[in-house]
Amino acid sequence: MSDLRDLILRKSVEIVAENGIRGLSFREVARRANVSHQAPYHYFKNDSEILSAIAKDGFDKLGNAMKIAASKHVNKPIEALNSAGIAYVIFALNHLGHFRVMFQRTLLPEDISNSNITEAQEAYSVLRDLASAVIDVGGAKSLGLEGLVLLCWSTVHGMANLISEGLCGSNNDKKSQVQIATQVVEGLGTFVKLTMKK
Amino acid sequence: MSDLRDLILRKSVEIVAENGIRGLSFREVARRANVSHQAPYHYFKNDSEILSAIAKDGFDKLGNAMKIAASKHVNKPIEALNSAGIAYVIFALNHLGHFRVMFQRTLLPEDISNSNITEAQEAYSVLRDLASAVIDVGGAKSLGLEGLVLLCWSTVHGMANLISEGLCGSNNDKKSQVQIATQVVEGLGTFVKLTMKK
DNA sequence: GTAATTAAGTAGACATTGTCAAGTTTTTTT
DNA sequence: AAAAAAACTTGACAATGTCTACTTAATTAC
Repeated sequence: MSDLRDLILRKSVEIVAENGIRGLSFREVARRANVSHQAPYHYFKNDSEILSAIAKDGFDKLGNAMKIAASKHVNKPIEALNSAGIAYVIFALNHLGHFRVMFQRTLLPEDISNSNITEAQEAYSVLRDLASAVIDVGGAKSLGLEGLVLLCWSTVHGMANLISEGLCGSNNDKKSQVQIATQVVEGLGTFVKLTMKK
Repeated sequence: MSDLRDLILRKSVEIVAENGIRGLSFREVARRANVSHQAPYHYFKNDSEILSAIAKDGFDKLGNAMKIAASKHVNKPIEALNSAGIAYVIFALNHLGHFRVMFQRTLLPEDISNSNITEAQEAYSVLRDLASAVIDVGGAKSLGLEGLVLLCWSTVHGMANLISEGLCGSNNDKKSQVQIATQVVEGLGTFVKLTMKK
């Protein structure tokens, strides 16, 4: 809607990507947006409302990215799931500011951490539906749907964290980061395929 | 060493576990430790030195926990790796304050984020050695050592994050959290075993 | 088309924070 | 017992989050 509201969100995300969550300050955001230190209050009640707006936006972007990635593999549930997983990691690398905010309970107001944020549930649904399709073709039955969802989510979420924070492997070079993530995701997909061989 | 230094670290961890990283304030720590607002400066140059001390301590605890867990399964590489993975998740649940600090590049000074912190490398070695043993008995060869390490690390790290932040499944009840984590880890172990069947 | 109302923003103030400089008390060393 | 160092306290300052009050621009009503 509003221009300034958007600008404030963008600048906030920028700061978080640069300096982490602790580096975010209301006044610095205002400064970068070239407005008075009080202007943001017209759009956000306090700083945690900025953070939850960022989270919402992030889940929206993430859900869409996964959906688009998966849609390129119709009738190939495992490939679709793989592709969504890789999109998850790429999302974190390209939107570090969002990603750092989205999964921290204490940053967000009750209603969002209780998953009452529709964008988060939407993104979760994308993942669950993809996993469900894999189960349907006979993959990873022993884990059950809940188990498979958690396994896949954890794997890509963990990689997204570790890689985006530069804690594993080749720092800096985004191309090689995506490459190793792809390798791992496809490796996991291969494992799932093994469970289908009779 | 010092009593107060330890107390400050404990109180800091306590605050982070309660209110997240953004809730941590130097002065609140001093208040909880019943000392003046400047006392902490005698042991820590600034707040990010507190954070890196917490991280060091955390990696130390984590490495030990994994080592102990794995040591209960001699000559069973997959079981040992599983056990270490479950210990990883349990560590996060029991030491949320540490865990929230350990993996955020921007919180820590250069030298620690560049992995020059020996405790972190030590913990990493534990994991890598366990994965290496699995490769040695013929598991997950297609992934390679680097791939298997990243897969295992990511999975348990992701689960630790998601579960400890209450973002998936059964909140609150620690017993059921550990149970689902165990199920997923063992499921992954089963997949690895499949790669060994000829 | 002008008056009234609301939206969008600024300015100033206050308690709280991180951190610097300087003082005091306690402990250790000699 | 004197000197030195360690362990802490007090006070100050700029920066932050947020409250209240003001101004200006845009909408709406008549």
